[in-house]
Amino acid sequence: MFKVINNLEELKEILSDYKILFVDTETTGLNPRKDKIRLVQIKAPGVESIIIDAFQLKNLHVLDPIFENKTLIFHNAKFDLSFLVNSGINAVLKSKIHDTMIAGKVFEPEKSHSLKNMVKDHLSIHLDKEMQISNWNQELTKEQLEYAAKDVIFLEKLFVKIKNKYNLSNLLYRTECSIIPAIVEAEYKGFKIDIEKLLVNLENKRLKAEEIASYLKTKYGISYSKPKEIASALIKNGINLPKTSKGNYETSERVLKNIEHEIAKQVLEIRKLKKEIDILENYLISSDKDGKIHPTFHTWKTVSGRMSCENPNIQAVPRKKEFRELFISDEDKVLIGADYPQIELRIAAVYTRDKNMIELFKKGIDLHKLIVSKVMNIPYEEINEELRQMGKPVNFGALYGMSAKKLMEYARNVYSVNMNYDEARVFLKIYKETYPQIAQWQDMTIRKIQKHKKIQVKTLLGRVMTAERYTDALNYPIQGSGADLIKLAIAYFHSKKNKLNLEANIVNVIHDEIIVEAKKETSEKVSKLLKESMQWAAKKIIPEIPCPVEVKIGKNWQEIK
DNA sequence: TACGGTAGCTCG
DNA sequence: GTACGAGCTACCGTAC
Repeated sequence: MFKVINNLEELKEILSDYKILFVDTETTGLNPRKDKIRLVQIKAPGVESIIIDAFQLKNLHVLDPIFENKTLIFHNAKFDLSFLVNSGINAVLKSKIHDTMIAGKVFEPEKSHSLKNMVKDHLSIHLDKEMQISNWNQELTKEQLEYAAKDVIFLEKLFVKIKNKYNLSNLLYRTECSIIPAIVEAEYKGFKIDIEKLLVNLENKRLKAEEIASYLKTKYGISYSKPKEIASALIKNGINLPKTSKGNYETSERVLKNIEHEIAKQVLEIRKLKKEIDILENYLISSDKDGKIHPTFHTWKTVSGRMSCENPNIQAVPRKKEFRELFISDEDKVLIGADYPQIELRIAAVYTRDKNMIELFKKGIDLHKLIVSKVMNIPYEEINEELRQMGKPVNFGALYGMSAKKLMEYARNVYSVNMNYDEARVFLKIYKETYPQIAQWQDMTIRKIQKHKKIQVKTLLGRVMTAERYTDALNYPIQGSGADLIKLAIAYFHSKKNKLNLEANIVNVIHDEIIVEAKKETSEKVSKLLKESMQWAAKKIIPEIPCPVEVKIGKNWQEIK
């Protein structure tokens, strides 16, 4: 059933004739930066599987040649690729990837996508996974080796089945597979942090927080972190507080915001500072010996198909200078940032085939400015950047089904525009008249969901998801098509830069923005390629309208925002 | 004291 | 009749 081989020459000899390899790994844990590979199982089509005991090799880097110029097939490729790359096997970053788990997610989104369940569904075979959690650190038993061999044997069988059943040249499937090496590379290489500056910013904030804390302590005898003390101090000063369901006085942000008293203001200020200190401390703790942050990106975790990021989440770095300037390029390198302006509106225009919106985009009209000028009744030309920023949520709100009531509250809170309920309704009416096909799409969706309770919606690349709420049914396909778009761009960029042998890698992806780190000498080339990638992707997804891409080069994230 | 849910903040 | 997707933390109530 299998052979254990640890001799490199022998491995090369056996595998050199094959272009396709099925690959699996057994590891001592789940963290590719901490845990180790124990076994690498490789199976070429139609032959006996091979097991390599990684503990018998000094350096796994020697395995690099075996993987060069191959198509690699995995189940959950990101996991195995991360381990392989962290073990020094860099060739896999250039490999063409297939992933049976991704195939499951793309072609059978409603089903379970574990290897065990997919093998059961497609091959009617029960795969025993008990060994998965056995100890892979000690001397291995026969059972463990057999288990390891089985996984890669059934991986091949599963892949053959899937290949016969589905079209694996499907663009969505190909894209999802192709971005995996790019994302593994982003995690592996990391995003450099200016630790010195971080420490200075942190110290400043700590001093400020300390100052406020001792002020509150000496003047009012209260501790900022104790809601009970804050409440009684406020009451002593003649301020009424609402009560929580349990009967305690409420000192939440919502309540304190509306209180005109020093205590409330200082407590809010110190809470904000504490939060910012927390974020900075988090970056510090997360940063590695190399001064870099290595977050975890997920490419398929969200309903809409968007990527997400954790430990830490560098998709939600505050826009303030004191945070963005901390994310820097390595020595002799630069950061290149590129983004799609107003992407979700462009997608909505194409998705709903709204003639007016498409026309406006063709003419280069800024829809955020336009909407603000309509809400506030100010000429389009007089809308400055600050006013324009306020237009974003209104455009998105109206697009995704915001009610007149919400719009009214929104206009009051954010614009200080007093709009009564009827005026808000009129505004939404104007919106619908301006964009009739958007309105039609919204009406059709609400009818469908009322009739069927839940409906399936589809992105422009054919990603399918189920919505039970009207608002989800409007949002998912647009947000999801945006995900399709950026993923296409990532895939194109990664493969092209490998072909051109450009030393550059993605360091962050923020939904409509890609940040790349590149050698100074090649920065012009790389930024051109990045722009080309994103425009190529836009041409595929929304060919009907122009889709500009804004590219900037700088030493830190602040400079390229 | 530990855990789970929620509100509120960050980003898009 | 409903504006959406994430991650992270402080806070609050509950269980032990």
